Order: sequence, then C-alpha cells, then structure tokens
Amino acid sequence: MKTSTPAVNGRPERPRPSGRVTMQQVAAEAGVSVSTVSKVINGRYGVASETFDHVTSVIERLGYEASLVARSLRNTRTDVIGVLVADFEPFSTEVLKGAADAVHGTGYELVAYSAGGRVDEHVGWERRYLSRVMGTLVDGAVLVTPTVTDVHYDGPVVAVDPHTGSSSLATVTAHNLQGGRLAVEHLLELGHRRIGMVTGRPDLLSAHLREQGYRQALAAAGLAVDETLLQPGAFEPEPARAAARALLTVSDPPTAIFAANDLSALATLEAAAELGIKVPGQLSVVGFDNIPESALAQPALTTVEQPIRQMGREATRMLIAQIRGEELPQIHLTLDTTLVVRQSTAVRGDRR
Amino acid sequence: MKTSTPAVNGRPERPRPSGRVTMQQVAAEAGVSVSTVSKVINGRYGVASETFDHVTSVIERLGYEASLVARSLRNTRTDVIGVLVADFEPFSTEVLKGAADAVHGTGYELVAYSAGGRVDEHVGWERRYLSRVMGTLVDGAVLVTPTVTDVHYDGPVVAVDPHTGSSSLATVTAHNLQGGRLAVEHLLELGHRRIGMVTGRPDLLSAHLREQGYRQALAAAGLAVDETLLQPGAFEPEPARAAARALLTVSDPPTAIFAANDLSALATLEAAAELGIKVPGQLSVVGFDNIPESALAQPALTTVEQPIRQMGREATRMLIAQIRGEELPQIHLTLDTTLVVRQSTAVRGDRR
DNA sequence: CTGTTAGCGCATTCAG
DNA sequence: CTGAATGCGCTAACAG
Repeated sequence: MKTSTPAVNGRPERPRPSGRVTMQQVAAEAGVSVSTVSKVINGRYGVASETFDHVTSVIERLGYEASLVARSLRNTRTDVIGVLVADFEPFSTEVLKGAADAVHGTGYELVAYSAGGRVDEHVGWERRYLSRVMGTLVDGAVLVTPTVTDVHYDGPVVAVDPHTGSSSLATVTAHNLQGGRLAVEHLLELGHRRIGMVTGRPDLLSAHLREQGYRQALAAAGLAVDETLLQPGAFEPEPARAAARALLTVSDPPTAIFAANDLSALATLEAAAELGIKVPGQLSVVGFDNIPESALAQPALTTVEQPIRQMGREATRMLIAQIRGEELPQIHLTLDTTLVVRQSTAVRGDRR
Repeated sequence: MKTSTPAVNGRPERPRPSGRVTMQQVAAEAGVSVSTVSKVINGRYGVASETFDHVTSVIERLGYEASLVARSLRNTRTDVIGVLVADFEPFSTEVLKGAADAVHGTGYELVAYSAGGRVDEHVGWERRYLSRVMGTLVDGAVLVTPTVTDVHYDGPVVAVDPHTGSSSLATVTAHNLQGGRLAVEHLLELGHRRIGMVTGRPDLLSAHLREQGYRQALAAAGLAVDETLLQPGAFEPEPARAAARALLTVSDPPTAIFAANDLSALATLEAAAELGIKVPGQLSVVGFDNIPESALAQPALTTVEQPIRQMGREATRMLIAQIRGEELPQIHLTLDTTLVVRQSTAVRGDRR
C-alpha cells in the first residue's frame, strides 16, 4: 500500500540498520504524536506538564537523542561550527585546538571535516567542502590553509593561513614578513654577514613574505642581497636538502642559513651533517613554524614560531561574530611571530 | 496555494540564507528535473549522454556539491566515519591524525565531532554523541577516551583508551600498567629512591593502572610505598600543579616525580620552576603520553610514549572492518608503551 | 493542549 | 530516457 516491499502494515520492517532510536519510536512508545515529542525536546510551550513528564521519561528510558543531521536539514541555524581541513596533520589539528578554545562556553558545537587528503583532487577542496556542509550542517566555517581564497561565499567563513593574496574573505595569518625579519636580524646580531636562504613554495604568499623579510633585514643592515644565496626549497625536505647542498658547496659559502620552514631547516641540518659541517659551530640555521619536531632535532632548531593555536582561536572568534551578524573590527588579522632561540644558531666562528 | 507566506508562485522567496546551491537550482537552470540531476551526479544509467553533458556543465558552472546532510539523511550508507571526542586536546587530536592515516585511500571521509567540552554534563557524552550522529551522519564511530563503555550500541563502534573495564565494545588501549613500570624503573635506575607520583583521575582505569605500575616497580625494587608521596592530579593542569607543590614543599621531598600524564608533568615542571627547583638537577620528572607539547617543554620532558596515533590508526582500521561486516580477529587490542628519555630526568644529585 | 500537514535536500522506485 | 511521487528524521505552522 505504501511501500513496494512487503510489510505487515504501513510500517515497513526495515528500520535503520543501526540501533538508533528515532522520534517516531519515542512518540509511539509514549502514545503521542511526533510533534509533541518535538515540543518537549525543544522546550516549546503548549504541553501539559503531565505529558511533558511522561514523554521525558520515555526519552530517558529509550536513550533518545535527536539526529544532528535531521535537525540540521530542517533548521536554518544549527549552532554548529565547521573546521574544514585538507587533512589532519600537525598544523590543522593545532588550529582545531584553538577553535575548541574559542568555542568553550559559547554553546556552539564543533565539527571538523576532511575528505582524507586525496591528492588526486589537486585544487578546490575548500569550495567543495564548503558546499557540502555550509547552510545545512554548519552555520559557518573556518577554512584551514586554503590554496584558493576567491571563495566568494555568502555564508560566514574565515580562512586561516590562506595561501594567496586575499579577497573579501576574512583571514587570520601569522606575520610572515616580520618572522622573516626576526630570523635574519637574529643572525645578523650573531655577527653573520653572508646569510643564505632556502626559499619556500613560489606559489604561496607566505613564502614570498618570508623572503621579503629576509631582504628587508639585510637592507636595513646595509647589506646587499647576493641572489646566488637564495635557493629554492619548496617547503619540502628533498628540494630543501638540494638547496642547502648547493649553498654549502660553493667557494664562498654562507655562515648562516634561513630556511623558509622547519621541514626545510631540518633538511638543511642533515645536509650540513653529511658535508661534515658543524652546526652551530660552523653554520647557523634558523627555521620557521616551530613544529614539534624542531625541538627534537640535533641540535635543537632555532626557529620562528607561528602562534597556530591562537590563530585558530581568533579565527573562530571572528567567525562567531560574523554568524551573530556583528561587524568585524578588522577583516584581516595578522598575529605576531616570535623567535625561539635553541641550539642551531651561534656567534659566527672564525673557521669559515 | 502551497505556502502560507506570500510568494509569486509555488517557489517561496526565502532560500537558505547561505549561498548554497541546491539540486533544485541546478535542475531549474538545466531545464530538467531534480531526479535527473541526481542520476547524473550518482552516475546512474538511464540518462542521455547529451543530457548528461549539459547537466554536468551546469553543475560545474554553478559549483554545485551535494549536501552531506541531505544525502546522509536519505542514504543508509554515508561513507563517513565519525571520531567522537569530549574535547579537542592533544590526546584526541593525535588519535585524529591516526584516524586520518587509516582513512587515506579507503574512500571514507572523516568527521570529528565535539560538543565543546561542556563540564556541566558530567557523564554520558559518548552515548549522546553516538545517538546524534550514528546511522544518519556516519557509518561508524571511534570513541575517544569514553568514560562509559557499556554503550551496548548496535552500530559499528570502537573505543580508544576507554576508561573503565570494558564490555563487548571493541577497544584499543595502551599498556598503561607496563608504562607506569617503565617510568618508575627508569627513575630507579637513575638512583632515585624517594619517588613521588601525581596521580590521574580516580574514576579512570588508565589512571589506576599507571599507579599500579608505579607500585609494582617500587615493590620489585624492594621499596615500600610512602602514601604521602601520592598526590591527586586528575590529569589536569591546575590540580596537578597543586599536587606538585604539595609534594615539593614538605620537609623530605621526593627527588623524582612520576606524573600520570604529560599535562600533569608539564604542570609539575612549572611548579618546580616557581619554587626555584632545578629540573633535572634537583628534581627528575617523568610524564605519560608523549604529546607533542612534551618535546617543547623546558627542559624537554622524559615521558612514557603511548602510541596514540597508532591507536587511532588501529581503531579506525578495526572500525572499517566492522562496517564492512568482517569478523575482527581480536576485539581488544593493547599496544605497547615505550620510554622516551629526554632532558627532564637525570642521575640523582646530592643537593636534595 | 494536541495532532495533522508540509517541507528542508536528496535518492529512489515507478509511470509515462 | 525522463519526471512525478515518496520518504529519510525532524520542526514549525496551523487546525482541531
């Protein structure tokens, strides 16, 4: 009559395979209608206190809890914030912790979503994810390290560490330019004058800014930039290792190297070790990011710290403000970086 | 006619506030019905190749992507795995990374869910979360550090680091007893004899096992346990700091402290610093977990490593197997812990 | 105070 | 080959 599969009566005998209790079942068990149950759950007025108590007890007994999905589909607001990431790695999970900080006590729930780092889909995950969850599952989203920011989306969205010069989207970034300067100024103070750089991915804004910082610091010290001292590392170990070797095997090698990120710096450390160059005795190395591994390196890496967790916190705060319809005092937030001095840098020696 | 709110025709003028494109709009734009669009998206047979191409181009142009929520509600399978956590802190995010590892290449997507560490709801978040997402949003769930495991749920569920003696639920745990022994044996080998402990949450099995390990190691060395050397830290910074202060301000303080988790150990480090006690010169400290932060501490923390990430990986593997209806070779998996020696422990000095 | 009705966005029969 | 109808679980109007 209602279904094509044979059933005893109108109620098909194929419930969800999982043990989920639905509102239907609560209503049936309590002998009331679904809407009454709904009213009880949402504390709407217009329910007899007897009925209320009875339904409540049934809910309790059956262990019923409203499906997030069904509720989201029905409601415009979900009170859920999404954190959209390409993959769950050190950076994005750190942002996630910050988002959790910001969400505490606000009544918002947090959903982190990732399709599992598929590399075949080269670009545009951010737009896809956004479409999949915005407006239905979440009220707004924090985009972590999106490579494309022309995601002119209507809904509330904040990008953390976006990788291109940004548009109208709200963003939170570390002060990459400042960080680059800090790194090089530190080396200058230690007496270094020939300072090399292993640069980052050419398509990323952050890489360019770090390099700018390098150039500015040298310029401020009245030093000319020797372009042969800049080698491309692409933010990845292998190219970085090659870049470091190139820098260290010329006739007049630098006494210090600033690597555009920690992974590159660690590769530089390895390259130096292979060449028998002592760090920090003969060569000083500074990285960027302060990933946990940097502290474990031998020697422990001096690096520029990005306040990742704080970035997640601020981004989430901005997002919540947006959701609530408040005006943001500033759309683009840039947080200070700080130098973390460890054992990979030292006063320039006389050997080289 | 169809709606109570005045509209031009059957189509109400109040779309979702966000910029989401729905299948409706794609269908209208392409001049076909929704079901045809659906068929195109899901690659169902029975669509003319012309129609297919046309609809595809419209989808492309509008940047349409199916709503995760609507799809989930409709389908039984969602190909999404849930990771349910009380809060996003170091432990749970590490598990998350492991889950991401395990999910790569499987076609499953990952959704991590947390209601934001509400402390007022003392117990039972795991059951609530499960009800909210199982069967609708996700095909199965990894429960991180649930305090209650009698969650006799029908659907596929695996618990990581469950905090009570377990039931029929599949679980993945670190060898907490062994870890506690490792920590204390290390301190004993360094010559320490008065060893304090900042204990964990009394309601958690893992905390008890770690304490047992402490007691066993001391007993094996022929040492009696001084009960005043055990102070409650509850696995959290503030109580742990207080516990550490209590241990360090008595007349005959311990020369070494084993903290039940890294957060407590870090708090202990801070307490020691505030009291002007040098680590490891005057006091050795061992933690438990090896969260990323422990390596960054000053001094870097010696700790017992739980293979957290691997635990997340294994749990997710087990979950996927369950979802696929495979028999699990073993329901309860226990992974070995290992000692990671860093700079917070040293041979007992003569000062104290 | 309670139940009936409609529909959120989508996938699936089943007619045309 | 295409589209109208149905329902997933839930909430919000409305009518009784």
